[in-house]
Amino acid sequence: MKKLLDQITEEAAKAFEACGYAGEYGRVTLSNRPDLCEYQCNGGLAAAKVYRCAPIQIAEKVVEELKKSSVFQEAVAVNPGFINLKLSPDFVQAYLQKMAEDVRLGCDKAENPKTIIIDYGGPNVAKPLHVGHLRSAIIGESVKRLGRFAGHKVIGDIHLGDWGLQMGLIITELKYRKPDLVYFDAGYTGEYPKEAPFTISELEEIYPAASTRSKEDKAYKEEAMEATYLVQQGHRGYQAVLEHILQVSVADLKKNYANLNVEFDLWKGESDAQPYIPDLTAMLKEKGYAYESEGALVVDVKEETDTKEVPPCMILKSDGASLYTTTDLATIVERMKLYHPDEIIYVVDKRQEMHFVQVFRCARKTGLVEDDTRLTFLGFGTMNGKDGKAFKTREGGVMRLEHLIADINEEMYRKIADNPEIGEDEARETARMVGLSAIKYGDLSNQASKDYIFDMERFTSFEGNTGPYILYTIVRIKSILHKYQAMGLDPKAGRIGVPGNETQKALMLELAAFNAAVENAFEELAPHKICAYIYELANTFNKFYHENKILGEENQEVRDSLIAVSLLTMQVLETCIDILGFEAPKRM
RNA sequence: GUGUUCGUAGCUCAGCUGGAUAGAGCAACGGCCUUCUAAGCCGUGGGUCGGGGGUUCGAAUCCCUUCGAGCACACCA
Repeated sequence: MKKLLDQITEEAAKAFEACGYAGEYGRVTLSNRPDLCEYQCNGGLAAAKVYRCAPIQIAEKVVEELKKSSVFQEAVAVNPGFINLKLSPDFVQAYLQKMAEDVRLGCDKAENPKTIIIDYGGPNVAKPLHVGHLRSAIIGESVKRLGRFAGHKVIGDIHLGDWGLQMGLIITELKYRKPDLVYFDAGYTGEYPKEAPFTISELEEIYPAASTRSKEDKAYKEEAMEATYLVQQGHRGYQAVLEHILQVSVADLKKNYANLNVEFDLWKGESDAQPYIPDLTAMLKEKGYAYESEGALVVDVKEETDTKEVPPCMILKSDGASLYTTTDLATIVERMKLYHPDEIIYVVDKRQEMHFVQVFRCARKTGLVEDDTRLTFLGFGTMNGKDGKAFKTREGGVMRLEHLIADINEEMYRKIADNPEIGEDEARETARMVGLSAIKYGDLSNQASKDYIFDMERFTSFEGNTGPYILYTIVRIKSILHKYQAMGLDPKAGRIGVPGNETQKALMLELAAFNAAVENAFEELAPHKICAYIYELANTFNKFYHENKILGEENQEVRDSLIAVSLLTMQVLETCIDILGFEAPKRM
């Protein structure tokens, strides 16, 4: 369905052309003076220079043409050359009715669906999830859903951190603690047990212990490096331990991500890319891309337009071991081979930008990706505490994600339990939903690339531009629709009528902007634009709600129209929060 | 040091492909519940858009410069 602004712009372009001006000047935008008009066109000002003519004269000529169109109720030329527009109620009604009848609420599906891989989450299998993992999960999930809603084939890949020294550390520590395990028996040739020799709690404790010890104990660290090397070489027993770590950790991660409404299609990790490394390095050497520098194998990725020095991309360390960059390149090789993506989006901490610049350039230069495959870095800022520094617990430690979620849920529960109509179980479930909306909306309403302040008090206070406010608005609508149904009527039966007053028209115009908002948010990979849109929509609805008695409306046709508009508002809001990755309860 | 991002109300943030009087929320103050959920609505106060210069009919937005903050700069991930 054509976007409202495009449709109006088309009308304006026709008018400009009819007056002998280029149609491109007909671009119409939302009014920034709502007291004067609904939409505005500034083309007269821009055209004045080219046609050597006073802007107001152009505007006046064009307005004469616009007045002939049935789209507008009002078109006025204003000094110095603005064109102020108001839409005709009939046009608005027709647009909204068409939108309401469309299962996709006016949003077209992508004509040429692309295959897009989103790399997000990126948890470390050795460590519990902490707040640092929150942003990648929340933003990545939303971008994934946005892409899917736009009609693309989007594959979410968690890209586990399951490789490198951390694995060696765990193996070493385990060997110290339980030396009798068969995994450490070099002579053992039988099958290894299916059950892991540790629980998730033990695992969570083993890694920090090993990490601390390795910093103090040199011999210990060397042992861990040796173990790392051996796993990479395919040591049977160590490989089996690695499997166990993955198995225990992934089960726990799945539970935690499920609590966040975050779902991955692929649970691949850095280890999955390892088999591609030998061929990759061989190719880079053979084709002459890679050369030796200070003992390491590197590929130059400098470009003439660089404003600063971009260091070469390191493929192998001087000791011959692979590293972060190698794994990421090999992952690209694997993804190209298995999925042929048109685009890969990395939702990663923005501090890693330089690394990805190197990886992307190297991949492109050496032909690992096709020319039309896009590699996108979606870097996000840090989640800070109220003091503006990295978010910490009161004691100064790293806050575990589970605890953060539990704290918020508890706070929500206290508020919801105030409502005597809601029982214990429903209150718990509602608290979970509202709490999740608070966390996610709090994050997503900020621009991803910027740092933001996670203020527990503000997020749980439920006022203003928050997730709970959005949910509250949805719940309000649900309540009305529920009562309407209780009257034996079907909310889906009514037709949307012509707006009867300003608040009705304002709500309808806001609804009509839905498809443009979603499209724009996807183009810019910017979930915060969805937040901004639904916040406006919720505000507009609440004004409408206050000014119009919906169920009490005596004229049946008008009442059914108000119900139809409310229903549409609810559908749009629910579609949007689904894209953001949370949902609304029945009541709250 | 080099590069990069950012600096908008007391606080947290929008707005930035140049357009009319720079917007929200929180906090402060004042109204609105016998009537569809007051987690709401209406209103008041609060700004040298870090400073300076430039381009333009017109700049928070583009360019230059300066101050301040964060971040990154090949053998970690």
